[in-house]
Amino acid sequence: KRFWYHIHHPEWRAALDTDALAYMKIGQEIGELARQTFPEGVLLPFSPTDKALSATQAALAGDAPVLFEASFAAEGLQARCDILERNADGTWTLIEVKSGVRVKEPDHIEDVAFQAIVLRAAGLRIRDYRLMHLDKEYAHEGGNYDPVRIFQSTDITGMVLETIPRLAADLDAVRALAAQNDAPDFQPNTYCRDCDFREKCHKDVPSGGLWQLPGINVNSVRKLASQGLRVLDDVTSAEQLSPTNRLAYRVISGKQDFTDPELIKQLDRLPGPIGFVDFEAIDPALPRFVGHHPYERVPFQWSLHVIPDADSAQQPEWRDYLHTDRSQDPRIAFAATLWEAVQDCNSLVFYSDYEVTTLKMLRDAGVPYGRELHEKIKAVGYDLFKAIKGKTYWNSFNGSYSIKNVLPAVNPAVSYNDLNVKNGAVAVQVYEEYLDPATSPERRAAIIDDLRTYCQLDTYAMLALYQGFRAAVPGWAPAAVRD
DNA sequence: CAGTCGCGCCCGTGTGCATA
DNA sequence: TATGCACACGGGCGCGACTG
Repeated sequence: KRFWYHIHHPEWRAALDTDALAYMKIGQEIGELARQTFPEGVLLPFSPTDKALSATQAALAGDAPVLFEASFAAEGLQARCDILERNADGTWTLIEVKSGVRVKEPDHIEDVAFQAIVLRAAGLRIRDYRLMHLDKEYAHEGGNYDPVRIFQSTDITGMVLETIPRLAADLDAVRALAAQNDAPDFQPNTYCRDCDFREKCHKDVPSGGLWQLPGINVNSVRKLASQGLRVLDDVTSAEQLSPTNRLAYRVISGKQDFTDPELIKQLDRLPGPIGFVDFEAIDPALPRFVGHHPYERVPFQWSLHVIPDADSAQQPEWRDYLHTDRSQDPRIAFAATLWEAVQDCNSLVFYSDYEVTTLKMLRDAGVPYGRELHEKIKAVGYDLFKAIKGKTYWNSFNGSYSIKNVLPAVNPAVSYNDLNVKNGAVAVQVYEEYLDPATSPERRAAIIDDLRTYCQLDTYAMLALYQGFRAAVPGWAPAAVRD
């Protein structure tokens, strides 16, 4: 259905968010770097389409050894290739560039197989298929990246040839789908959550669909639909659902929130002083610091709110660190300052295990205090997300356990709305901007303020969650009515 | 007595969700 | 884009019971 909308109503597509734009930018950057591997390559225009196609035909007829962004059209299909390399015998090698660190099946293979179908139909003979992706072993030496060594090239000819017949068979169905006048009648499912046509597509869909249950999967929704269960009202007994979906179902259908009494007991018993901790980090595809590898995580900021004990009426104490020296590896000072700051904490509260994973990475990279920090968080850490997921559910969570949904439900007074940086993904982009040599000192100062404000609110929000859950009625309680 | 069927358990794989 | 975790699902396999 999404595909049909793409063809017939592209104008309904939601605008790309900053997140998506950032990934596209990375993709382009990687693409340009990959082209540098072939200094003799010729970059072809890719719009408008007729110009792109004619330029490609002219280049094929010429003698350029390597073509970038060659465009093809055949049998109603269009494809563009990152890199085409001419072989001595008149055949071609098709090279697809991906910005990840490994071949991802089946996505990458199908992507190339589709191009292969179009190119073959257009009369090209392709000898082999390769996928270029980043090499995790590459260590940045400062200065410009070495385009030859930063990439790994994998021969995927076998997998592509295997995939072509299956994909070609599917294409008939796809053509028929594209040609039909009305949108196909697919039932809403979990994957609708991040579809860029959701707003238009779902405007007439009645609420109450099973796919709204947090954690339910595509297959379960289909299976239940085949038994005639389409919406929550069709369910007559919670036993019809898998154990993980039962709590949310009972809460929604009974309009009663459930707070796990065990959760409150655990929160009451956390030994003080209790620290609420949050990190910000970048995972840059292209390493920013000497010795770093593609996608190696670089934590650059932490925030910590500390209360002396569970029942303390005192104001929480706030400490933080933000790395501002662009010439130094942020991880060193990050770890050293954090280790100092958490010394007196007997509990460390965080939301999802991102913090633990990040410290594990510091440990494995041999960063001083990385091992100590990882051991400490393993010993005294408390994952608030893990503690509530599937065990506590309120109607006001609206189908998600993300802190963006849970926080306003538990404590509506704490809000990210007035911030310049409202979420982690933006924090990452803003820090990349900070690192950029072209950024002005004034902008840098503003970025520092925004990042500190954001990260501070993140840990304050966790403290608010902690207090909010402790104050909640354990067990079943009437859902709060909010408008 | 031997072959087969069915049930339950284990484990690998896939999916969903969270974080940045 | 990466990472990790937890759970659902399905295939493989073992064992007990039933049947010809």
